[in-house]
Amino acid sequence: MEQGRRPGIRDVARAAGVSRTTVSHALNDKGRVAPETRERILAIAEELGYRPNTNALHLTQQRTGLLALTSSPSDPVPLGLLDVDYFLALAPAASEAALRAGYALVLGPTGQAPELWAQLRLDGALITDPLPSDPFLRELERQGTPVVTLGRDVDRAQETWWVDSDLVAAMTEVLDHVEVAGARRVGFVAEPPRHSYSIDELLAYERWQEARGAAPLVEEAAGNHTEAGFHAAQRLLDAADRPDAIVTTLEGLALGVKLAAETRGLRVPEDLMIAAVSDGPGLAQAHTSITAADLAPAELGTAAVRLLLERLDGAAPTPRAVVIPSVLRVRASTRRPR
Amino acid sequence: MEQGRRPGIRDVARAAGVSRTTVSHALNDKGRVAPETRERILAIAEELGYRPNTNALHLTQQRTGLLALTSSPSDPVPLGLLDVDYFLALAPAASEAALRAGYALVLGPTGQAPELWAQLRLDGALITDPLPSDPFLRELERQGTPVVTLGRDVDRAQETWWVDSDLVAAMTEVLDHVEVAGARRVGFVAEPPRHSYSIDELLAYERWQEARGAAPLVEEAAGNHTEAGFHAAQRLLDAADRPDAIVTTLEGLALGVKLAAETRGLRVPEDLMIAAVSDGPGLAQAHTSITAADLAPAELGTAAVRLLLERLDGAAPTPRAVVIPSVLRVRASTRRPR
DNA sequence: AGCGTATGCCAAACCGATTCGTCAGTTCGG
DNA sequence: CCGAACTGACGAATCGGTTTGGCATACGCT
Repeated sequence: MEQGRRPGIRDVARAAGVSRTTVSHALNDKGRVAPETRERILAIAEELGYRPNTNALHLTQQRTGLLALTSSPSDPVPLGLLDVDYFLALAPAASEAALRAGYALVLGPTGQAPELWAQLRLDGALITDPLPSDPFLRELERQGTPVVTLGRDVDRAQETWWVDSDLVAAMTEVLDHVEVAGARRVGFVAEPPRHSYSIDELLAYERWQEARGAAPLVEEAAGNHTEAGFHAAQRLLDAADRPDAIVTTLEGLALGVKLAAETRGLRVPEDLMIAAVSDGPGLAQAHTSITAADLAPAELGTAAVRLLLERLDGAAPTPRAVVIPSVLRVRASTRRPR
Repeated sequence: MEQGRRPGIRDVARAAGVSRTTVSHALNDKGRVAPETRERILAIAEELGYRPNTNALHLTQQRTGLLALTSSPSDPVPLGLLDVDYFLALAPAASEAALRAGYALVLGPTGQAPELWAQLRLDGALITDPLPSDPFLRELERQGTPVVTLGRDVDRAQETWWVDSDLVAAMTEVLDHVEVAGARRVGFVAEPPRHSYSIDELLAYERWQEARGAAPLVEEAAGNHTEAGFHAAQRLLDAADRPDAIVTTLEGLALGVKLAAETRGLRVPEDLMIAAVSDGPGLAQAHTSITAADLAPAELGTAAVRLLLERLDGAAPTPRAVVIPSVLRVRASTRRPR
């Protein structure tokens, strides 16, 4: 079957009895080609399994066909803050969207070797969780590499292209849900507010408490490891006036909170309700499944690639923001029997 | 400063007063060029900041310059079994090694869209944790894409190119260490033996116990979530004849074991020693730091890329295996005060 | 009929590198 | 002193596409 070499445009031209030029025009809807000729060429190309050589394509188009996906090397905790499952949903979706558009999504190297970035002439970059006024973003843009961020550079939200969840809305929805479910006193296991998402969530929580005349009840968990959530939750639960519900951000933290409740002999949800903002498979599968806002990471990844491609096309010449809605997944951890 | 266009080989040729051919020969040490001419050309190229255009390069060399890094889509639990921090150390190192050799490491899309793989004409692929007789590997090789696996396809270890840790040795070293440290009865929180690493580790544990005339004491934890490790450890600790040491595999599982010990009111290491085979930052930073075998994931990633490049060069025409040594990191969890 | 214009297709140039074959000049051996 | 062999450099072809400019032919209009 295999003809050794894969068919090129000249093979299609030969089979159709026309010139390479005409084949190119037909395939790209560019020049003037008679409709029936076009049809014939398309049919033959399809039959031969013709796929344009990407190198040759990129050579003429002065592109590389490469998009990078990476966290900011300016971040001292590279990629570490990301929820695993969140990233593992986002990255393949982004990769798939890029491939469909003829681009390849490359994994960014670590920040230690910035000169390698230059060697790879990227057409564009996707940066997750930028820091405020992130210098890396500025440098990329200065070099002419268009950037789209996942999460905002909070200092420059008006001047940059970004995709994000509405985390204030998501957090508020979680809090409202917990309140309706019967919670009286809601604690928050928070991350250090370094990225836009943690800033938004903390803000939403503080506002929500303030609206109820309640003081914020926050314990900070450094890192996303379950252990950090475990200990932060323990501190909340050991306090004199312990909460009857704890909300938190990442999947790992929520699992830590749940283990802390078990350790203290608290029943979930009877004695303590638990809810998270970022859903993940671990929450649905947990022994007692945990309510969470599903941020739709796959959609975020796809949307980010799409926005980046629009920048490359020139279809989005000025800063633009895309907000992906989240969906509350109500599970056992907040379903209190009456 | 920026001249608009970056310098091409003709710019170098013009500046040096020679032909493009000579420049090419000088830069690649190919044809016959007088030493002083070569020096002059190299100097000028350096000064101009010349970097060959990768598209043009790949076009002539009939390559794409793309290597994929992905887990096997045949695996029903894609990438999920990987330890996060393990992957986050491995991937950037692999990416860096690829970039240094002029290749880009692309993120594989999910298994749902296999036709996209074909569109991307890979020069080679890195597959983590293949399943036994993995059909995806076979398919890739059939299509002419050289593959190197991280971890072995246990059924075809003789016929494939792979990079792996010596997990039998690592596990045995951990067990020996725990015994010397004073453990009398060692339990094992294991993963389902689906991949080569979990198979090796289980085998090593069983052998070690057998050599001591002891029955294996194994609890299986599904998935790498801390929660699974927590519950598996609880089962071990609730048994009539509870172990005074627990070894396990991944970082997440070890943290779960530790939380289980805390919950049961057991002191680490006095009442229970804990050790893992795959080290990670969470173990070093844990409240009570945990002993573990550091598998050097960055070295694994680098070695895998190197082996793949050797296959591409033709320098490794027949199946070859590379074993990366591990290092035991002794920490508080096994340092029992006398 | 004559002229201008639109249509359908193609030849050639181009993108930026490598590589093959050639050529002029030098060195060496007989 | 002459031819062979070697040296250093170059022109042109090549990779696989796109794009520009041009050339026939057909058509419409006066």
